[in-house]
Amino acid sequence: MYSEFMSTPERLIESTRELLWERGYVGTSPKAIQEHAGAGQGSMYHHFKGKPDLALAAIRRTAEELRAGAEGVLGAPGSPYERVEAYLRRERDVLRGCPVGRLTMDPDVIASAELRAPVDETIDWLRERLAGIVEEGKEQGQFAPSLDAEEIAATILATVQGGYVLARASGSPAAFDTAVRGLLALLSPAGRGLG
Amino acid sequence: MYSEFMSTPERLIESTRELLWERGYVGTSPKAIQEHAGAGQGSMYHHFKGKPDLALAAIRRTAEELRAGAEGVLGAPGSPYERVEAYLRRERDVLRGCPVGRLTMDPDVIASAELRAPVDETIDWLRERLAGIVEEGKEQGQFAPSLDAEEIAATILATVQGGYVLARASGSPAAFDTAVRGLLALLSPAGRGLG
DNA sequence: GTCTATAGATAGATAGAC
DNA sequence: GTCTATCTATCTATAGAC
Repeated sequence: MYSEFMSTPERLIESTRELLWERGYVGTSPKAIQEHAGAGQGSMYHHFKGKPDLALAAIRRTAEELRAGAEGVLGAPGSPYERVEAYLRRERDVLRGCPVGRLTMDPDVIASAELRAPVDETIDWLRERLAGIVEEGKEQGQFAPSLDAEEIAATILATVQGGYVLARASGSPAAFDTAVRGLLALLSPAGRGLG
Repeated sequence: MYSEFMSTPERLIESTRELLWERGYVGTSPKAIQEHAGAGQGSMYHHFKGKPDLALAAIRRTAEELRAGAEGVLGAPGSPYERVEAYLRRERDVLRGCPVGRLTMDPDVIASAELRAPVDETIDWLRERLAGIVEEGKEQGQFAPSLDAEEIAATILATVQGGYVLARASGSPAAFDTAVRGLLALLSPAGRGLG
């Protein structure tokens, strides 16, 4: 499943990441992780204290990766609107959902301060990053001055997270794109007669 | 836990509804349902074929209830914008998440055509209901004619579903309200210089 | 309709040999 | 570091007595 040069702890973390994404924390068993990683029972408990410990390592890495990917789009050259648009239209594995956002529906993740922390921090970082861009857009006259940057940032993020829900409900990525187009129309300078 | 006049099947369904909301399908065991309902093992399997059968009954009822509640707000008197606003600002148990939407993150629900159907239908109904209202608003000049009603409806629904994600990530309902306020500002006739 | 008994499988982890 | 053995509890369900 993984390169033979990948260490056992690495394979365990990567396997956990994939299973958490697909089945969530509650739906992911140590046994499933071991089989997916091609590692034995004893091997997993040698490198990690248990399921929560391994999940924490996996969640932290997934959070970091998501953040880096988002920064790659949000930090690229372009006007504020263009960068928000690039983020919204970014290619996504829509039907798999958000690997970080989906964890908020996991009761055991939410119940654990340690497991929830990286989720909270990632969402929060994204919100602030987006708010800064919207603020920039307001200063440049690309977004209406009456808009609250923090609010719009939350709306953008919520549309993405909710878009995954609509897509998974219908079994098609189209619903995600539809929601994104609606938001872009509302945000569009052209839509406000300024384009 | 429930009225002594509630039948055993009723108590089982209600218990399943609550546990599905709180822990999802994967995280809800027959045993937990039985204990919550105050019913025995044999009793549950007498009235229902098994966990999927009981879950289907519970999901169907939750879906119906959500739809009725939404219609109560969306079908009330008022302008299209007012009705959308009432829906968005509606009192919600934000930190518990959407009892229907959260099921889309449940791998076993999505994997089952039967269990997914009521989820899909509910989300779809809501989208069309909202689209009709937005269309009405366009005709009345309350929403810009350039907007696509289906898209805006999807954006509204996605903001709500994503709002739950933001709220649960941060552990506070405030994030939900922030996202909603952002969307209302974008939708607002006043924000477009028409108010 | 409800209860107890039973059952194979999995969950999550520990112990100790190698 | 990895492997096998072992363990307690839970999962999901069936069988059959009452």
